[in-house]
Amino acid sequence: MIIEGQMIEMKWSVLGKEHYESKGYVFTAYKEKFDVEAKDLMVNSKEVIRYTCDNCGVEDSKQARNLLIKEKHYCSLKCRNAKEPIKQREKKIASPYTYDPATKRYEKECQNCKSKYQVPSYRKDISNYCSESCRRLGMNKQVELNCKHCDKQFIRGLSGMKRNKSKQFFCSSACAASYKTEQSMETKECEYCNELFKSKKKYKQRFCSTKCQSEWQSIYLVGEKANNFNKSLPLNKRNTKCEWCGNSTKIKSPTKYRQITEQGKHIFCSTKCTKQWYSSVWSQSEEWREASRIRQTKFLSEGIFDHTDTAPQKVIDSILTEMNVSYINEYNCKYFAIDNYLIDHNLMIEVMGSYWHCDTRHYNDIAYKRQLKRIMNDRRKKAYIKEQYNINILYLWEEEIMNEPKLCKRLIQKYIENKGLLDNYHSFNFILKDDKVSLSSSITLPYMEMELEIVQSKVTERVKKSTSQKQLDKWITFNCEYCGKETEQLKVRYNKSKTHCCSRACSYARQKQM
DNA sequence: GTATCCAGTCAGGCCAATAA
DNA sequence: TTATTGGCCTGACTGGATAC
Repeated sequence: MIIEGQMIEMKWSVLGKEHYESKGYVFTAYKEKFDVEAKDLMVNSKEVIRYTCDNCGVEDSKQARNLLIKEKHYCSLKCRNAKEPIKQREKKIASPYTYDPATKRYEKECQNCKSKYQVPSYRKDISNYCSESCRRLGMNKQVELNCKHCDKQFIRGLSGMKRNKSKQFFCSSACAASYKTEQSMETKECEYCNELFKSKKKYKQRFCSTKCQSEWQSIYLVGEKANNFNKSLPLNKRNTKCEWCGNSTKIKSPTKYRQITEQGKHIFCSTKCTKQWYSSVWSQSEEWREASRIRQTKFLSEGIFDHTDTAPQKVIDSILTEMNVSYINEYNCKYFAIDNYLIDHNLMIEVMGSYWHCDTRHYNDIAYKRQLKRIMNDRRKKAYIKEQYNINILYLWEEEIMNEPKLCKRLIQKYIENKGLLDNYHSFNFILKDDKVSLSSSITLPYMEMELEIVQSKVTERVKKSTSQKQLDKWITFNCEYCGKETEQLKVRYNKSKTHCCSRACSYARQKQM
């Protein structure tokens, strides 16, 4: 008897899904584990389950496939026979034989060596071999057969041959599988191109290829006949007109219909009409311009645009051209590039975009990684140029360039006239009065000229986190034992020291206190 | 008791189908 | 490509039944 309550852990698979669902198990997902009661396993399962002998009661285990097909289970043949005496077995039908009156014996043909031999009457029905050696040979691998699939001759053990229910023999498992596959296939005629093709008998395949199927479908399964035609939107509601050319067109789905009627979306008969309407009507509207501005800002912040040929840069280029000053764009200084190098005067101008260089007037903190990167680069560039070329760069900011190009022009003039010497080098610190530039009363300091500590304090936590290379798991946070300030320290160093303070001063003070 | 036969048992191994 | 499961074939082996 199979021991009740045994739960076997199985995984959902295609092969067993139907079986287990029929037993009441709820399918979750393929490969997901679930518990199956031993008695519910598939009859061919190789899972090992426990049982008790129906004769002696001894507990043992066997593969499910050897237990599930029987009602009674025994630990040995002895136990089985004790409980169920073996019935008289059917006599095996022997091969044809003839009676020899001279010897009063029957003549038979040995199933192994094919030689003739004689047996007494009581053995005429059951004897198959002329000798024990022939019986052994005949019983074991001595039967020549032809493979059902490849027709190759092969040897098969007789016991195995006799137990073969299908009576189809194969030289190998591969041949058996190939034969099975071939038998499951049939030749069909494609309903579209009439070509013959092979398909499994159980499949309802009607076409030789997906190409034929789609072509057939494009002819016979369109409109209301289409497989995915949604009847909730009748044909009369689908018929409409193109908003650009006025030609009749059809709405393909209820979703599209809702977009047009409820969300005010536009409908066109072709891509050509869509493009014409877009360029002539939509792109000229104020609504589009507003959306476009938002989009451009977004692209700039995401770094999608190349910003070397920007509008402010073009303005400065045109001013320099107008002033008849020869210059080089993107002048190469080995490690850095300068926006405008004034050839005849050996001076340099940088065009500063509000976003990229983080104009302090617009950005109270440094909220983007690329802004911080640019600020640090500006600092290095300024120092490098001063050291290597002894030039003070003139920084013209986007706001002045776009709103006060005249101020920029006068500032450039002053920069050239003074041979690169100014009281300040940032355009936002100058005002234009009576067509003359003068230093503003209030001086603004750009991030690139602030103390590093101040710059760091302006960086948002998000940017700090993304730029930090610190391996957080190697650090520990603690409160200073003297002043109580929250401090971070490498775990290695923390574990080495007896006292934990935020600074040397605190550490010294604490030691003194003790 | 011996010789012979054979049904039944058990487990190894290959393959197909399928999901991930 | 790999892992898993079920389906199927197979050989080796066991031990009861039977005739002599």
